Amino acid sequence: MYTISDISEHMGDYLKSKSQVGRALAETRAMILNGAFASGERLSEPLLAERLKVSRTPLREAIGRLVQEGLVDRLESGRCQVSSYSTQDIMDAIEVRGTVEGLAARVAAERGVSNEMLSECLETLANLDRAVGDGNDVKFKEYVRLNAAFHSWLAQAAGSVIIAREVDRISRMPLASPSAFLDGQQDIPAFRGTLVMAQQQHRAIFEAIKGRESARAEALCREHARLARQNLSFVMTDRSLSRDSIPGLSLVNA
Amino acid sequence: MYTISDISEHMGDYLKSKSQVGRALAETRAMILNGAFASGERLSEPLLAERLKVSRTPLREAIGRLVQEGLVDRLESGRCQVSSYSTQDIMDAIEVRGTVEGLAARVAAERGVSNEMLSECLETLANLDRAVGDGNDVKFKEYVRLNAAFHSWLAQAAGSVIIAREVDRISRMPLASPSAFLDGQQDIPAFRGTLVMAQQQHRAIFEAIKGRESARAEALCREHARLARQNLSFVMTDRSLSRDSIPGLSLVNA
DNA sequence: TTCCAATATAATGTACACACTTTTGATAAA
DNA sequence: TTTATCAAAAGTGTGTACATTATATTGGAA
Repeated sequence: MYTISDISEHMGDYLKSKSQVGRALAETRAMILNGAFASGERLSEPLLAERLKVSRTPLREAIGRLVQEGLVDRLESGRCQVSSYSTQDIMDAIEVRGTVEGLAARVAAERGVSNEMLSECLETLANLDRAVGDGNDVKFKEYVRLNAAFHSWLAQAAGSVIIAREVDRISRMPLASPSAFLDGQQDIPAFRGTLVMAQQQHRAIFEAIKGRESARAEALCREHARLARQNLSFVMTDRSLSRDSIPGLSLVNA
Repeated sequence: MYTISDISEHMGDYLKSKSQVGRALAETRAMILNGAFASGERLSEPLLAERLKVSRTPLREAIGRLVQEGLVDRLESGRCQVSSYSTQDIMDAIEVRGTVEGLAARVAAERGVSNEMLSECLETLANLDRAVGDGNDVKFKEYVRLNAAFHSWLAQAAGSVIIAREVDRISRMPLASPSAFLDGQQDIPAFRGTLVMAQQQHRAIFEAIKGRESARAEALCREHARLARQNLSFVMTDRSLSRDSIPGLSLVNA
C-alpha cells in the first residue's frame, strides 16, 4: 500500500510541515492515490474535515492544490470530485513528460552542465547499476529512489528554474511520474526487464548531455518515456493486478 | 493600460463569475500585470483585502491561484510577494510554450484532425490575413483576438484534454502567452514586420498538420515561438518603451 | 555608532458561524 | 409507473475572531 512517507518526493514544500494544510494535503492525496475513493466520487468538505481532524479552511486549500495537481476536479457547482482519466489521458500525460524532459535534456546539452553536476549524476548512475544488477536480483526500493534522483537531476540539468518547474509539475500528474509504476514497490516480473533497458537509456541520456549532443539527448528522453507507456499498457491489460496495487491506478477508467 | 476585460482569455472559469474569489483574482492579477506593485513587493492580505473590498478568505484563494500562475511567490514564512523574473526566465518560458505547442501540433498531425476543425481554422486564418493586410495597416485589436484563437485551436487540435491543459497552463505564465507582446494594444512599429511572418508561419503550421507532416508541424511551432523571444529581446533593449506598456513586463528584472 | 535583545506591531494559520445554493428525497399528480 | 413539485438536508462561499508566528522598532550596552 501507499504510505505518506512514500510520496515525500511529491510533497514539495509541505513535507515536514506540521501545518494543517500540509497534513490535509498529504493525507487526502494518499487516500485518493490509494483508491480510498471511487473515481468520480464527490468529496464533501465537512465529512473529510471531520475525518482528518482538520477544519474546513485548511482543507479547502489542500483540495485546491489537488485540483491543480489533477487528482481532483472542480464541478461548475463548486463541488469537487475525484478525477477520472482514460488510459489515453495517461498515455498523453506520459508523452508530455517525455517531451518536457526532452526539452530539459536538450537545453542541458546546449548550454552545458557543470562538472559537479555531471559527477553527481555519474554517482547516481553507478548506484543504479548496482541496484539493477543483471536484472534478476533488483533492489527494488533502492532503484525507485535512485530513478527518482536521476529524473530530478535531469529536470535541473538545464539550469532553468522555469524548465525544472514544468518538469516537476507534469511529473505530479497521477501515473505520469517517472517512477509511477514502481511506486507500488512490488516486484512485477514483467517490469524487471524494462529496468535494465531503462538504465541503459539513463546512461545514454547522460552521455548525450555530457557530449553536447542535444538532438540525441532529446530523442532519448522521449523514447525513455515510452517505457512508461509500455508499463501502463501492461498494467491495464493484466487482469491479475489488483486495482490499488499501483498508486493512482484507481483513477483510470477504461 | 491593461483592463480586466482584456484578460478574459486568461480568466478560465471565473470570467463572469461575480464571486468574491473571481473578483479578487481578476483585479489582483490586473494590478500585478499593470505594474501596480514593484516586483518583489510583499503582499499584505489585510491591506489588499481592504483595498478590494473583499474579506481575507476569498482573497487567500485568489492569491493561491496567482502563485500557481507564477505571478506571485510564496516565501518560506508564508508571506507572498510579487514574482520577479529574469529575461532568461521569460525566454525559457517561451521555449517551453513552443515545445508544448509543438507537441500539440505533432500529435494533431499524427492522429489527424476532423474536417470541421480544419475549416474552422481556415476561417481564422483567412480573417488573420485580412487583419494583417500587407503589414502597413494592421488591424491590431482584431489581430490579437484572432491570434489567440489560432493558438487556442492549436492547443485543442491534438484532441487531448491533457495536452490542451498543459498548453493553456504554460501560456498563462507572464509574457509567455502567444499574444503577450501584443496585449499592450499599441502599435509598436518594430513588431509590425513580425506579424506578417507570424501569419505565414500560422499557415505553414496548419498545412503541416493537415498534411500529416508531424515533424514539420512540430519544428514550425518551435520556430514560431522564437518570434516571441525576438520581441522580448527587442522590448528589453528598447529604452523608449515604458515599463508598463506591456502587461507583465514590470515583473522582469535584468 | 553599531550591534543585540526585548518588546510591540502586524501578518498569517486556523476555526467557526452563517448565508445562500445545490442536491436529495418525498409526495402528489398525470 | 413516471413526472413534477416542493421541502428538507447537505454543501459551498464568505466574513470574522483569535491564536500563533514573523517582522519591525525601540532601547540599551559595547
